[in-house]
Amino acid sequence: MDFLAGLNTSQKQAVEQTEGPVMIIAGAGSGKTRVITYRVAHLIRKGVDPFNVLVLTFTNKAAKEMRNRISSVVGSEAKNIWMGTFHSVFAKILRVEANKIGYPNNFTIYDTDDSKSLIKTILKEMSLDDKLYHHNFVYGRISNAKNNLISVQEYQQNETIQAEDFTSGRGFLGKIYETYVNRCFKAGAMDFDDLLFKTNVLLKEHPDVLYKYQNKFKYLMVDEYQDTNFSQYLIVKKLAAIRENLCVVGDDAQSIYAFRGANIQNILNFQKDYPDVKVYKLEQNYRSTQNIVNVANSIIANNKNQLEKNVFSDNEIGEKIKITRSFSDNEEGKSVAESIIQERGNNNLEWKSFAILYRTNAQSRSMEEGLRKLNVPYKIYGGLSFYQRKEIKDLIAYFRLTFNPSDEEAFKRVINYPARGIGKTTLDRIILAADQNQKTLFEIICDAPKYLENRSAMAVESFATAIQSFAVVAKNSNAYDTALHIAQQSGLLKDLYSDKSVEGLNRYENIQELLNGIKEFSEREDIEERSLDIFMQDIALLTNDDNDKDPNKDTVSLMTIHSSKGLEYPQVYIVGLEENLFPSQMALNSRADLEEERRLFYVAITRAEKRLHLSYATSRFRFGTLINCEPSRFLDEIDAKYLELEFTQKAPRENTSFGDERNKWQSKTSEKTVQGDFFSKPKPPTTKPISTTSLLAKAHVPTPGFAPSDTSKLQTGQEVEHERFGFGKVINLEGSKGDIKATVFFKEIGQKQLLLKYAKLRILEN
DNA sequence: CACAGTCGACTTTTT
DNA sequence: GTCGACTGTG
Repeated sequence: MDFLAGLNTSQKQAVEQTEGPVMIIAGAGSGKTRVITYRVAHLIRKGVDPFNVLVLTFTNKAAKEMRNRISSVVGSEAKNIWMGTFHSVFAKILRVEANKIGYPNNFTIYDTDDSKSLIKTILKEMSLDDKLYHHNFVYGRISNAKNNLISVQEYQQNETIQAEDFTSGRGFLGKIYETYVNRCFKAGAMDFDDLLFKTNVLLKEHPDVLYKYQNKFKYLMVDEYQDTNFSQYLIVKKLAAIRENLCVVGDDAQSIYAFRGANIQNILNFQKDYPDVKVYKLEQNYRSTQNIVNVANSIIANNKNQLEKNVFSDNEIGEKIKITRSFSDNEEGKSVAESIIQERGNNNLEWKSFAILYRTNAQSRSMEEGLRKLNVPYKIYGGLSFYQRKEIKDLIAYFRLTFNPSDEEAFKRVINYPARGIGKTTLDRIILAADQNQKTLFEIICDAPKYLENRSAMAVESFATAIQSFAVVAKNSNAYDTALHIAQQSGLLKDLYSDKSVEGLNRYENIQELLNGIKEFSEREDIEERSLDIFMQDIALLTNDDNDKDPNKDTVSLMTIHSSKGLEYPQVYIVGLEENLFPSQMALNSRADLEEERRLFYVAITRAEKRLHLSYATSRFRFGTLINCEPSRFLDEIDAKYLELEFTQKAPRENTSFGDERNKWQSKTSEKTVQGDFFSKPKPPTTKPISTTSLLAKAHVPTPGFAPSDTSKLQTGQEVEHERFGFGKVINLEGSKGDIKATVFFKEIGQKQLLLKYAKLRILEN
């Protein structure tokens, strides 16, 4: 097994340098995963025990992929390597050591929803203005503090922070932070940031524990090091302190997580921390064509803050990058779907050779629609995870409460679901009593008559008894039996079963799926403990792809650019390249934010192996209304010589440079109102230009008593009225039942395509 | 206390 | 357009 043979010089050096601090600057597509895989394999072949190796990644997907790759080289020993996301690895350690920092071993992990819900509760209790103290803002502030290891005390004593909060009129943030932390502690809960923060506390306050893990993890590797925050940085630094066998791999050009506290300085400063570090640069891109690499380089050159490197490709020059313009988000979906079908036929590719990448999850919708209409099989990655669905969270909340009755968020979630006559007033009283008596919510309801009036006390006590009985069942049964018992006895299963709507059925099926998953778990033979609380442990850390049934299915992949990191596809479509979308409008305020968006674009481009397609629309639905869009500034940053332009409507094309095209065809204004403006799109020269009157046309005033008709039997030629677009005539209908697209010519604004299932149309009687 | 109806926000990105 | 949170009524 001579895996070293296939490596280039710097790859090989990076693999063989197993001792001491190592930094690998790995350009996109430069064989980074290969290097990490071989480096681990090399360590093991040299006789290092896999139990002494720790490999940290950022996403579950990356961890899974890495483990598979390593298994294929070193075999079953790969199981014994400590490998996972920062959060999952340290959650595992905290489960063992929790008592040392005052937490129960079976602590709950609060997900973002839980944290925000707790913040909302606290804000309400403190009667603070929920506009000024918006829960998202407060959450961000607390998260940021924790990621920078600023404790409550430090937060409250730090003059700069305090000044900042007072100037912005948010002087209570320190108090909120304090209350939030206390409440989490009381609930036996850690949020995502705590998993890292508390690990730091543990390692700091318990030198014996630190020493133990320093000796356990004799070799450490960190993937995507450019995405570490201070909290993660310090954990790694401490664990590696004795031997300094620390290898970090990263690419500053691909740092895209600053928004959640990642500090790009961690990679830029690595050489200062470890003066005798060996640095290896992997600059040859093996993934993409020269055109793709060149475009990526020309984009990233616009960023100021970066490490010097020269990524190049020796592959074929490849085809030019194609830019497509569409007139709406739906048309963009259609044109991408058509293009995929064509490219697949021309190049004899499988569906899974294609990926569609977008900036925001919301964009998946128009893509899906386009693909579905043309029967292109696809799979969406990310988005709402299975475990984040309401019904799943409800049932899991029962499980959580069973094993950890102190869990405040789980308590609030299910105390009156299914409805058992315990309303807001009662809940408020319970929370108040808990606060005044230094008790948990659950302790209050166990002793209900003392704090509540008779009727509520009874309801509440029988709830408490039920939960306690669940705990007894859990002790004596396997995971599946316990779960089923709880689902039935809580009334949740019955409640869902009685809902016969489509969504209700769906929810019921989801619960069944969860129960099936638990059943599989309780029948596994490769683990010792198969009780429900073990199953529950890391559930908050799981994401969608952990639920992936059939990963090798031949489908087109749809995902955000963030989740595409580390993946590669022969053909990649990057869609929605418009100002305010990509770059996001949230990122236009500072150079640092804009540079992060640009790195994000860089990541997206470098996912492509053979062919890259870029696309934008001149209008799209956002916030329920149609808005006009300008092409992204990033498109202007690409040298026109790498580009090939394609616009969906036939138009004169005397100019080839993109900039010219843009000026010519794109209205520079981006008005919020769309009336009449939707069709300020380029028209073939034969059509007369839109008149000024139509551009200035007032919004249509609907006929008094406007009510949408049943459009299921709509025919071509019928006259209709739309609430905003006015009167028009149906000139075409296409698509299958339940998903029909109508082309309507509106008197005032011209031709427009509408999906009947969404559009509200009144059919005019003749 | 439950329910229906109204109003506002929502779209960054992930653990 | 859609979802959740909030409000007022039964």
